[in-house]
Amino acid sequence: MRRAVGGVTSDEIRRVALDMFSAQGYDGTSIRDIADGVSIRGSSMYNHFASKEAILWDLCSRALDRLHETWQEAESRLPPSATPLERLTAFVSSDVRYHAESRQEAVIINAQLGRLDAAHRAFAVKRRADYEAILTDIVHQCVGAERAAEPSTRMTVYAILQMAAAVANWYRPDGPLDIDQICEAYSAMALKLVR
Amino acid sequence: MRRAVGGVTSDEIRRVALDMFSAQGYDGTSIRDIADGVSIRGSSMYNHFASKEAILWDLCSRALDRLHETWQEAESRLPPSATPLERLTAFVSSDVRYHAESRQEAVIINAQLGRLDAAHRAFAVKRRADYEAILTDIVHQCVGAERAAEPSTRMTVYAILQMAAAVANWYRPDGPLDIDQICEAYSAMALKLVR
DNA sequence: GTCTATATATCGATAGAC
DNA sequence: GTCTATCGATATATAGAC
Repeated sequence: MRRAVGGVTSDEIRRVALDMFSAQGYDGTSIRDIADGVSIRGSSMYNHFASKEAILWDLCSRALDRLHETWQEAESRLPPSATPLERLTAFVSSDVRYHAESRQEAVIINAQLGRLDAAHRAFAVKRRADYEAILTDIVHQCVGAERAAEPSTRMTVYAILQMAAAVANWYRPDGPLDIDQICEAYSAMALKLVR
Repeated sequence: MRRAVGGVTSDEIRRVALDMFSAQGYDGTSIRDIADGVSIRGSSMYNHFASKEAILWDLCSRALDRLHETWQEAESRLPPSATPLERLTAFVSSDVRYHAESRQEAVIINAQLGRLDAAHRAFAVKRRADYEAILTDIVHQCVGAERAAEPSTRMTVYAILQMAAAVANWYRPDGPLDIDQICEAYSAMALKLVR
């Protein structure tokens, strides 16, 4: 980790906090743990972030931004003529790619949103609901208006999101499966689920 | 909550610890929090459990037992002539039922195993792997020897387990969906995934 | 921006009276 | 089995010197 002359950078702190929050959880990580990781004292952390919760919010906020951006970029590469099934494939590929490439971020937004303060948590939950709504819309287009109203369709949306989110829990960059292969497998599974 | 004459029971403590660990996490719950929940002082907790970790281990151990038992009972109701697809349906129904009916237990074994000490954690991870192996075997029978070796088959097993485990995160007993309906929907999805 | 020192609170756990 | 009292460690956060 490079260090700017004159002191630790906020990005270095983000990097270490990401490692520790994703591995040990927010409650299992202390300000001093993070400070040790960037070789400063705990009190010096407050020159970079106002509180421990502010660090978590910084990470969660950026992670949710990146999750949305990942889909927006994938969507922008789709032709306007893309069918609902093609859109579903693109969405699931994008979602799985995010959860594999940014697995530590993903672990945090999967499991640590509950440690945010009330206002931040409400914001994050809303932002995640917006993301869920994108897939819900796509799935509704895939199954048609009649089946869209069925309870099982909502469960299908949950199932797709959750099986893809869990990729962050088992994927390892040095593992036997590469990301393209995983995206393809999960997209194929999602297609089966909407038929 | 009833109280035996002479003092709090270990079952009352288990009940409160289950509520709190599942809602706030292990690190987010103190011994005193649990003690408050059963109206005794923190120090009196040590007449019931040797340590905070012992409470978590008690809950995890029992939860994993119940998860296995739920499947064993379901399996015992299957006729010997049951086909692989019937076995898959029964397994997913059993798994989803456990995650809905015992959602607090399930939340803990989904998210808090990492807070166990090393020996207990190893035991729990092994026990969960054994459970996963049961489904792996069933899925292999469903797809045949050739496809059983493909990486996508392993991902299918992960996907089924994870979409079902996540039921514990959203199911509410007073919600609009009843458990039988959910079991049926998830079984149907699992069948689609192995085709 | 980092440091030492400290405030204040809480943590898991123990000792010993009743 | 529960209590009061307490230990020793650690938590987040602040004050002020450099």
